[in-house]
Amino acid sequence: MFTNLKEILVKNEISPSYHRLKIYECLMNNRTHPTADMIYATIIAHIPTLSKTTVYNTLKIFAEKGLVASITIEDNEVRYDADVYFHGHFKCLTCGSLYDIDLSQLQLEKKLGANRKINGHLIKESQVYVKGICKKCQKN
Amino acid sequence: MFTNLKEILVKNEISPSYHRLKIYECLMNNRTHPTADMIYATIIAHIPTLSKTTVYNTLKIFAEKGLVASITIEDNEVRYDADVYFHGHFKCLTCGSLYDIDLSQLQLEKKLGANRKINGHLIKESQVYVKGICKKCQKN
DNA sequence: ATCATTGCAAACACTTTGCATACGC
DNA sequence: GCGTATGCAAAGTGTTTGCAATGAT
Repeated sequence: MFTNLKEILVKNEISPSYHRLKIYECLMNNRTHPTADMIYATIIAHIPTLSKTTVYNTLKIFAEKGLVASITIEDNEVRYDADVYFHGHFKCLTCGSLYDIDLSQLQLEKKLGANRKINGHLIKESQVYVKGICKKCQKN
Repeated sequence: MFTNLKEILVKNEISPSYHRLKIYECLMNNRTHPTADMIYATIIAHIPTLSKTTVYNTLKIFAEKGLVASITIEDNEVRYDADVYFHGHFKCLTCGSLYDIDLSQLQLEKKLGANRKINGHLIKESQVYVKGICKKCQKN
């Protein structure tokens, strides 16, 4: 499959600098939902002058433009996903890996309790949240 | 409604010190899903010697014992909920308030897209995650 | 007297910011 | 040459840790 990453950036109103392309490419090739730091570690081998600041800033721009989704599961790290279609995530408490999960497999009305399984992964805890503008703030 | 908070702590294997009782009481009376800092700010008026460290440590103990749920939505704050029954949360991007939402109202199979509403709150983005032990780690 | 709880200050880790430099059109 | 992208170092922030002091039984 060939997609012109440069074009995607341009379509999203992001000027396609070399660094930005590399960061986006890294996210597209590496579907492990990496943190800014992981992306930095991957690319630094190819671009030794790369700064962590650039990675942070670039990911922020990508997320603002809707090019990537930022995923908050732990309070001390943000992970990034090039797949912006709505889906769930499973994080392993042992190895820290982050897997995609298909939400149609979840029956959220029932208590999504501990010790059930999904895709073979053992569930310990779950969380659903929505962000937006609350009733009160819409009026103001 | 009268519940003996002290007994609840003891049942959860937490020795019921004065500070711990106050912190738990604060969470029970104040269903706004406060952060450690908010709890600290509330209680410091009654216990001027209270330390933030104690609040952090106590909440950590509560969460470990399953007495309260810790909620991670933003990467820079953990919020606490005395209601450990599984439910969703809505966070207002404008005022920062955190509301409970009934998950049966969410139709997660469909794209939980922007500009829908739930309980009158306008949805901008959503997230579902599960934590546990992944397939690979179960084998090891 | 002993053991658990508390609290201060310092350490931590991820992220953001200010500002100077370098790059590209 | 001008405007944007980059990068360094420092600041910021919520949280954790080390360790001494305090408190309870």
